[in-house]
Amino acid sequence: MDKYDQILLRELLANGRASFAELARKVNLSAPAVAERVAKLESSGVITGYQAQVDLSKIGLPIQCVIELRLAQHGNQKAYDDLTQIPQILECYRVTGDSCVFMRAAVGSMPELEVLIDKVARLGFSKTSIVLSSAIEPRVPLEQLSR
Amino acid sequence: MDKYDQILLRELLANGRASFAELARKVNLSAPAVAERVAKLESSGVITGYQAQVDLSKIGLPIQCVIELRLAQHGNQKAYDDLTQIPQILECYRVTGDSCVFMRAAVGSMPELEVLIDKVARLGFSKTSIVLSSAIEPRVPLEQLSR
DNA sequence: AATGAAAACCACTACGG
DNA sequence: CCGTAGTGGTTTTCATT
Repeated sequence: MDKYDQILLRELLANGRASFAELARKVNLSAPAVAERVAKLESSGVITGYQAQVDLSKIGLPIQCVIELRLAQHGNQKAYDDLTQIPQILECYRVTGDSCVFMRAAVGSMPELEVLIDKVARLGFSKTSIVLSSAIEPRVPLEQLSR
Repeated sequence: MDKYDQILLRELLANGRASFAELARKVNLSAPAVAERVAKLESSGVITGYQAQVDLSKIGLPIQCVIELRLAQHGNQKAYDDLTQIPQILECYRVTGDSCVFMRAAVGSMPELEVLIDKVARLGFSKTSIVLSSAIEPRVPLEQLSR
C-alpha cells in the first residue's frame, strides 16, 4: 500500500467508475500497471466492491430514521437474522452499551414507518429518531493510511 | 423508472463498475440504450455517484463506533461544520429526539478513540457505543420502487 | 513490478426505424 | 426511445526490461 495505491483508492472512492486509463493519468503510470494494482487491492480485500450511490428520496423512500434496539433476549442470532430480512433497514450494527443494535432505515411514508417500528419492536425495546438531514454522506477517511 | 431502470439500478448497486455492454446483456437492450438510461438516472439525480467500498480494518481503522450527541446549543450550524471536519466520522445525521446527532466513526486504536470522543464531547453530551459486528452492510432496498 | 505493442473489447456518435 | 454500424479509445495479454 504505497503512495500510488493511496491515490488510486482516493480516486475510486470519489469516482468508482473511473477507467484505468483515467486513473493511469492521475498517477502517471501505464494503464496495465494501474489495472494490476487495482486487481491486487480487490483480491487482498482492501476494496470489497463498487456501488452506485442512490438518492433514496428519488426512489420513493423520503423518510429516514435511526433505530436503537435493546434486544429482549441478548445474544439471539435469530433476532439479527430477522432484522436482515427487513428490506427497509439499510445498515445494522451490533454494539456495546445499553442499546444492543443500531440501525438506519428508509421508508416511503409514515404508515410504513409505523409498520417498521412495530416489526422491530417485537424483538425488544426500541427507540426511533427521524433523520432531519445528513451533515456527512457515507465517506472513508484516507488521511492516515497504514499497511 | 420502468422495469429496465430497476434492473440497471440493482446491477449498479451490486457492481458499480459494470460496463454498459455487461448491463446490456442483463436487460436485453443494446449498449447505447443502456448508456442513455444510466445517463438519465444520473442527470435526474437518482444515481448520485459511484464509490469503491473499502474494508476499513484493512486500512488501519479496525475500530468502529456509533456516537450519539446532544448538542449543548441546539440549532448550532457551527457544531455541524466542526463535526464535518473530523475525518474519522464516516456518517453524520441530525435527528429528532433527545439526541441531536447520530454518527458512525472509525479509528485505528483506543487512544485515537479517546481523542475522538474528547473532540466530540466538546460540543455537548455524547454517548459512544463500540461496533461489535455489522449484520447489514450499507445497502439499498429496491423492492417497492416508485416514480 | 512496470512498460510497450497488439488484439479484443467497449463507448460514443450518427443515422434510421 | 431503441437498434445498427462505424470510429476511436480502452482493456487485456504478453513479451521485454
